[in-house]
Amino acid sequence: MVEVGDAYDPIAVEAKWQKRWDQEGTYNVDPGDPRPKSYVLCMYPYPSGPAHQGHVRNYTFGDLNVRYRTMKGEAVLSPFGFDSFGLPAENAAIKTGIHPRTFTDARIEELKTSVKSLGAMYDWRREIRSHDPSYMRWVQWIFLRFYNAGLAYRAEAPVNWCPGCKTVLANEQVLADGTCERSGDVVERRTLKQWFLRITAYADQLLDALDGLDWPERVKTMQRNWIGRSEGAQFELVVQGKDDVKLEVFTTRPDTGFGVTFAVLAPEHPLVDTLTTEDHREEVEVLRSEAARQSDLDRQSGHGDLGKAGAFTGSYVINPFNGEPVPVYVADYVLMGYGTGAIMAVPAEDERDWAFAKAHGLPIVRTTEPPDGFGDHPYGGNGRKTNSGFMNGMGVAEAKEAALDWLESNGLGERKVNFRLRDWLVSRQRYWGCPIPVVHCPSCGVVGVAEEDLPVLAPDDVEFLPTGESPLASHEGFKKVSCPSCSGPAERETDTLDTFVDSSWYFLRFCDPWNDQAPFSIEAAEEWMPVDQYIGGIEHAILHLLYARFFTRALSDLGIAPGGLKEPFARLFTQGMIRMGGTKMSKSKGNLIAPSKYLETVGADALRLSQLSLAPPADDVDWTSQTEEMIEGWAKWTQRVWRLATGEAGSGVVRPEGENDGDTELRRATHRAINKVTSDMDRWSYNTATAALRELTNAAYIHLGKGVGEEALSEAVDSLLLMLAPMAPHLAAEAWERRHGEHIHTKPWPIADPELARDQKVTLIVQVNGKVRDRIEVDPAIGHQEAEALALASERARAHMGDAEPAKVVVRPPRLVNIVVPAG
RNA sequence: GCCCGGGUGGCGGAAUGGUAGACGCGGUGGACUCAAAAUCCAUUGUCCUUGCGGGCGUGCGGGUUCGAAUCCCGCCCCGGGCACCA
Repeated sequence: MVEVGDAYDPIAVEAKWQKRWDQEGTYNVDPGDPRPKSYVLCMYPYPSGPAHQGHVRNYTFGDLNVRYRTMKGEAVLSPFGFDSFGLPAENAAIKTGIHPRTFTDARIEELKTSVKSLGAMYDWRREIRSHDPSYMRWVQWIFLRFYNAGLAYRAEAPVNWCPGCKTVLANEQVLADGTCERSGDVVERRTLKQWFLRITAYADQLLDALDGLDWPERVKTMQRNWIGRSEGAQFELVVQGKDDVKLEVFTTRPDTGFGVTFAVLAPEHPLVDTLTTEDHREEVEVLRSEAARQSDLDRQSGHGDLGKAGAFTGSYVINPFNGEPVPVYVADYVLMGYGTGAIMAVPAEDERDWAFAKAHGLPIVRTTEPPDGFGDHPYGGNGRKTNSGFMNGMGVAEAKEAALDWLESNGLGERKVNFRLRDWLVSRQRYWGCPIPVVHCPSCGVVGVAEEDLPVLAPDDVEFLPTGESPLASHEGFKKVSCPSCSGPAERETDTLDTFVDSSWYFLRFCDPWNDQAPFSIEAAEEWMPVDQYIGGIEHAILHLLYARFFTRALSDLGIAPGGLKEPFARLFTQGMIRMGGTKMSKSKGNLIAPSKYLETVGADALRLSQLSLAPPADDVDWTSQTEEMIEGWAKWTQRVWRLATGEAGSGVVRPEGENDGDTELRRATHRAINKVTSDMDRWSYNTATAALRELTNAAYIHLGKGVGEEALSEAVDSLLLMLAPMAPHLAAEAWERRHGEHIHTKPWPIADPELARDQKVTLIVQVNGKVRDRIEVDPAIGHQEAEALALASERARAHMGDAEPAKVVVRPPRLVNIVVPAG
């Protein structure tokens, strides 16, 4: 009978196995492993202290994949590291005076401890910390290679300055409403000399290669929109009376050329001064200073207003299509940063131009015939060309081609592809980041630090003050240096790199983290890359995932990574967020439910099972009081499994000679569960996989109550434990050890016997006019005629047929017969 | 405005053309117990009916089909992304 006191003790058992896995290096992998290789990776975290529920969810999915693949016979690379540069550590330093390194190392230890107590297994020998000099050295080395290859450059540019973070931001870090994604402050525009990485050189490749990636469609769409490719024509407009001045414009609608009734310059356009005549100078100046004063946010808030701000320059350009002069305006709805910063305006076929034309009383000429009764609106759709000279009568697509050919053959312009994507601004005026390894020499200009002098490390003796300048800029010892080229006095660059640079190649370093000759060897990268399964949050859909793709391509092209390696992540899974009360659960929202609360009571396995069962992995989860009750439920279930596994579940075991019907039923339940769980694991349907394990447990208990043979019961329990091993690894390991004295995690994943999984009988549904009227137990091999005869003989079905003869009988053996009788 | 998701019991969710609501949380009833906890069993969409049984039911309105949560058309609502990108 049940021994009181032998209840499953998750706390003791989990500690025991975590220690053992660690010591035995169960999940360490080395070069030359003969097993098929795979690489499973969770996005390395910023260390902000103990793990939160989002981490738990992430690492539960990751660990499940690692352990499942291991049981399937693969050598799985499963590394862990820390994205350990970043603003919070430096802000803490400004507030408390604690050095960012001290602060960060403490946070890393906290996170590492809680990750370990989750029972997630990693090859800790490969751990990476971005702020470790051995990692920084290669970040800087790669930066210099990029610089030498022209992929990193310095330029003066209007940049996004966040007054809260006291640094510039990449375009990707500015939200649609013009605020900083990190601090929420309204971003200002400043003009500074900054470092950029030439991601636009890869715009085409980054876009095209998306098609071949096994990624969520949603993420691919977001990247496509972000890259924003558009095809069209670029051509020159001659300024009337000033033959030497030409205005370049870009359009995706060259077919509308005859409908151009004005042209517009961005306020920052270099030709504004030249084109503005004296009598219009004042209004143009007013508009320009307004635009300059406004933040992006203000400028965008005018979007949609009918009154579009704009001023006439007094100049005219010639429309090359029809030779007519059209007025040139300056308006803030045209952006300097896209295309040429100037447009040909076609009000009839463009909403924005329409609004501007209406506001300023400019003519509107349709070049595409809208559908009948379309009304007084701009029409951007397809239709017959009209008022368009050589294009008249054509459709839009045909006319576009004709217009492009015409522009090119007359030497007026050319086909051109434009991207919305801009180069990646990587300079940050901060201390706690990787220093940009260059020196500014008054005679040699920008000179890269010599390879043997890497890494450039920031000094520790700096003052952390909220000045808006990197503490490095005021550290004379760091700043003053002799030029690596001419040995003359020079100044070190004091900006540091965006932390997204660190995270753009860490997955490559994981393949070969001990290498001190190169960031990683080609062989190691060839052995493990690409990552077979990458797992992380949707919030990185654009930033990190796009930068990492760019880095992989660039490193491959520079011969640093394998030539054939173009994409870092073959398969991506983006998990849902954990929300509470409608908002994302996070430290800044102050609504954290610390996982430690559960790890210290019900244990990691119950918490992991809850995360798996709560919702489909890709869905957002609302944390409610019910969630807590579900965790309790899983804790009870682990006890239920434990009793089953240790033979304490009941006294109903009988040992009859041979196999009886109950045994057959339980065996069928077992093999069906194996099929179900295996396919659910493969399609990331973990919530239904846990349900199938519950069902199998219930079946075992029911048969135990009725009396069941030892063999059938053992098969059920052993299969259950094997399938549980990737989900609740500690419970599975302990129970398996008790039963077999072996290590469960080196056992193979169970395979179902199709014969045993097969149904002995199935329920034949008898419908009359599509409504279920009877259920009959039949042999799965039942034939068409037999099924039909059985259904037509059904009393219950006949009762609903009246006197009518069946008009039709749909027979789908062995599951369904539908008898159709005429209405009435 | 445009582009993606999604809408199913009290709740989380299951079912991708064939028994709607698997599995769980919560509820109700029972067994065990001096009692409680734990455990085990049963029950739980809704309405009508003592019961047998029947009607209704997957956001709303149509359609296709022998048969629709599932496919098609039109709406409504919720979530996310993009948004003056020429």
